[in-house]
Amino acid sequence: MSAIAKRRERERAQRHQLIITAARELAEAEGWEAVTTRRLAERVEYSQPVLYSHFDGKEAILRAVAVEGFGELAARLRRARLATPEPPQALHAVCRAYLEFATEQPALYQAMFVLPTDVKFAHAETPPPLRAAFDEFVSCFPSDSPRRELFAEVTWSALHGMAALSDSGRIPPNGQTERLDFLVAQIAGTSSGPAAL
Amino acid sequence: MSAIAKRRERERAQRHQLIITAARELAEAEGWEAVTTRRLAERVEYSQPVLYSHFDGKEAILRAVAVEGFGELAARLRRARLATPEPPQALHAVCRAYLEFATEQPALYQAMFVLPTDVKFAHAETPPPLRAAFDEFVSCFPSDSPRRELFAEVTWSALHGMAALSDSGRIPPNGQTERLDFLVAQIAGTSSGPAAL
DNA sequence: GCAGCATCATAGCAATGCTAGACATTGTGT
DNA sequence: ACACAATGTCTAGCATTGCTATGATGCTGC
Repeated sequence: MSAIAKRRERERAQRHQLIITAARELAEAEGWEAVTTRRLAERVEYSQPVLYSHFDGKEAILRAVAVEGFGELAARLRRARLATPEPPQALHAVCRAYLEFATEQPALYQAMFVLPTDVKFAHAETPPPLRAAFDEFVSCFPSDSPRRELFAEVTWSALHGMAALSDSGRIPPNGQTERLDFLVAQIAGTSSGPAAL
Repeated sequence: MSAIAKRRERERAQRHQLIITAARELAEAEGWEAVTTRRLAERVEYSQPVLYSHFDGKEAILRAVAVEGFGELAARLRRARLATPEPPQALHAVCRAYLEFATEQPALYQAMFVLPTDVKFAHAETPPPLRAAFDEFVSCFPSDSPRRELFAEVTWSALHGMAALSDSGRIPPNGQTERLDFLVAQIAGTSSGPAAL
């Protein structure tokens, strides 16, 4: 490949990322309903068709934003878990990190977990960052338990419920920490469950 | 008011309900993105402007569908709770009823809890059926506990997470009953929580 | 039976996602 | 160095969306 072709590819990749970032920022600033192809094109200082040379449509842009978010979420959960090696506190830290992520970047969180998507979860073509994020929850439970995945699913579901209902104004956003504390206490602390965590 | 005026009001109320039902059925059959004002108008065999003489816009129709759903959900949860008087089983029954409601009528559930809405939750102008549904969860916990509302919030959040993630294909729909069993076991069965439920 | 009014539909607006074609600008071969 | 090809970009437009102003229709009340 010639040098100029490489340069063009670089520029193209840059623009690709620029579009994703612009969509994300615009959504975070004014909500996803404000992210139209025209406004997005104006923001990246190109015309609309350029968007379609990079993505298969608005849906695909959304997917790209979501996948980027999966990577960041996985990294964040991992950091939280490794920073607190004691298992019970680790679970608590990971859950808190999850909720912080959701509240600090609500639009990104919506793209990942609320808006309709074609991204495959728990599937062969699942984006690795997504699987990695989920595995952080799994890692909070004893490795000898055959029901680790179940525990992780329920924990994740509960957190998602809290995040989603809070963000959409369906439960008061204030009580989040109390709810979090209660949740992990219940998940971590009973003999019928992941005992002696 | 004259008799004919009464008749017209009756017809008007009928049409009002007809629109709500049509929107709900159409959404249940093809998803909310297929519910356009034109298709809805065609389905009720009126022209579009008629919709706007009944509702302030598409959003308002959605709200009406959601409120109708709140009533049905509250009734369903109530039946489930009263059918099983023992407290621990009652919680389990109510939670199962909630998940069944969500899976049997996914579009209705979305209108109530996923789609953006202006409906006020935990507020003065909260629709009574919604408050009633939430109270069914509260009633599953001992009346002397000052943290009943917290327990109910977390339980509801967890259930919503399971329902939402399952419906959008983000967790496999199969394990729902196992997740449900685990969840209520954890919520109901620890000394740090609603002990001896 | 006729004036007046409420009711409804036709037609149209701005904005949306998306695409076809013209237009440059850039790179290539002689 | 110059004409030609190819790549990339924009202008203009289509169909569809939510919503509304205007005009036709039919019923009500005198």
